[in-house]
Amino acid sequence: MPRAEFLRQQSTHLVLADLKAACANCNLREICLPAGLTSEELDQLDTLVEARRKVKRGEALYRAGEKFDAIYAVRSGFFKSRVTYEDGRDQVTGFFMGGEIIGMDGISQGHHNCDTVALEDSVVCSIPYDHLEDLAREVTGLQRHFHKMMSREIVRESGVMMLLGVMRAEERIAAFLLNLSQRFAARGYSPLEFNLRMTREEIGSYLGLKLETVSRAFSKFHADGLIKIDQKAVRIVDVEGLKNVYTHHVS
Amino acid sequence: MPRAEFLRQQSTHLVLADLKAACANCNLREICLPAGLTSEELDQLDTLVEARRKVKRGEALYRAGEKFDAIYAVRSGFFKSRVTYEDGRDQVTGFFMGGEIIGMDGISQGHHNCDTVALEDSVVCSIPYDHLEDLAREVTGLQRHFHKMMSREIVRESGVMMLLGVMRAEERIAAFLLNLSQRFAARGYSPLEFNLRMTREEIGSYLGLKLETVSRAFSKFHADGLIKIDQKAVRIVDVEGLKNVYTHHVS
DNA sequence: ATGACGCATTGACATGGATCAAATGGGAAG
DNA sequence: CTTCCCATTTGATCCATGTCAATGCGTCAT
Repeated sequence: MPRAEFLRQQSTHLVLADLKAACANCNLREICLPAGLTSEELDQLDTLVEARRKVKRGEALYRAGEKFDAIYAVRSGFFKSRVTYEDGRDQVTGFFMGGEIIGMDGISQGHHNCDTVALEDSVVCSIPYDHLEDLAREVTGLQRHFHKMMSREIVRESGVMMLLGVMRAEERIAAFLLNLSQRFAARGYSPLEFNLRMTREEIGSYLGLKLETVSRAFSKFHADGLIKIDQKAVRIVDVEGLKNVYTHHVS
Repeated sequence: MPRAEFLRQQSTHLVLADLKAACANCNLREICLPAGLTSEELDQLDTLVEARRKVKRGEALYRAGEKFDAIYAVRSGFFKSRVTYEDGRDQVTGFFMGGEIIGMDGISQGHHNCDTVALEDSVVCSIPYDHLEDLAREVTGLQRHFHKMMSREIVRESGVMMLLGVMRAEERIAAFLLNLSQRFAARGYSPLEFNLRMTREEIGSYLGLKLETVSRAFSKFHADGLIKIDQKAVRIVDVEGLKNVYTHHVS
């Protein structure tokens, strides 16, 4: 069980008494919106981030159709985004963890076009979009980094298209696990041992698979000695073996 | 056969003697980067668009790994973007026509991470990215619209994820045809009659299907009286019927 | 503790789309 | 015009994953 991770999350919860954000002191500043800013620029950014907002497990940060007026930086916790189709079918389009920016899909039409829901009790920093635009015109570093964040989301999604379009079930799941692993590592958590925050069904929806297929793949990886998995607790045993699942593709 | 469309394309080719772009006179200004700018702002934008560049059919506008320094607006012609994976598998991630912006994926890492190839002889306007950033800081309308273009690309891709993740083969293809139809309509071409610029294999790659499956779906739609299709020439006969293919989904 | 409910696992079977194969047709190059 | 090659169509078969079903496990409320 990832003890260090657990403790770290607790600590971010504890400082919540102060609801005013302070990017300069945030332990996520290296991967979040402030990345690469000078300390003066950081102070200006702090004027921008209006407030933190708690979102309880299962609650929506926003829903499709709601007016867009802010983007959000995940301060702690875990989210999923989900697009629902006219006929009721839906798909998870992304999972988001600390330091990641949510809501940029709303810029194009002025309203959100997906639901974003907390998978555990979470906290986000609200960044009013019109203020962000104003400040980006003054703070070059902020402008540049914001553009990178949007571009990164474009690249992320084209990676998912790759998953969905060309990979087979086990490849998708191996890639998914290694992607989570990397993102945990970038945040100082163990890349080899972590808890899944989402259900098999949500993983399946994200990867275009049924929950049974996800479950079977986990069981197979376990049997093959690539991972250990018990409910939501994952331990990656053989990173290279997991990579080989999708890089040494035979057709 | 779409005669008006053909003539229009010819005319954009003919004015090419003047390689200097002029957004203010461009017939795509309503859907391209200049959309919503005042005429003064438009003049400033013209200082930005450095040159047009011809790309012959089959040539790459840029390739994955190349240094990113400009985004491109499609002036005429048709492009596909393609991501190639380590093991050689690849996927078409998008098709682009007049007025659409290409290359924003490069912002995040400073290099392109897909190939973009012309599917017919094409012309693009080059927009050096550092100049764009500078100008976006001065021209609010440009900043706002550029952000919208990036956001639109994010939304577009999450739509494709939906296609790939939840729709079955025939649904994907119906949605694909209607998407093309809309985009032609927005450019003043006939929404009901157009030529496909890409092969069955490219369509399949984009939709996560094999070319035989694409061909069979076209044949079926033809037999069902939804479309007429002869090689690349498509005529949509029953728009509603085509919509019903994916909205009236039965589990 | 007990029950109930949501999540996960596993098995048996069904099927949509992939794969393999062959024939046809159209467009580009000479 | 002819030739060749590539794109497309269509048929036959296979298989990865979906579907349906039964069971087990963990957690929460009573």
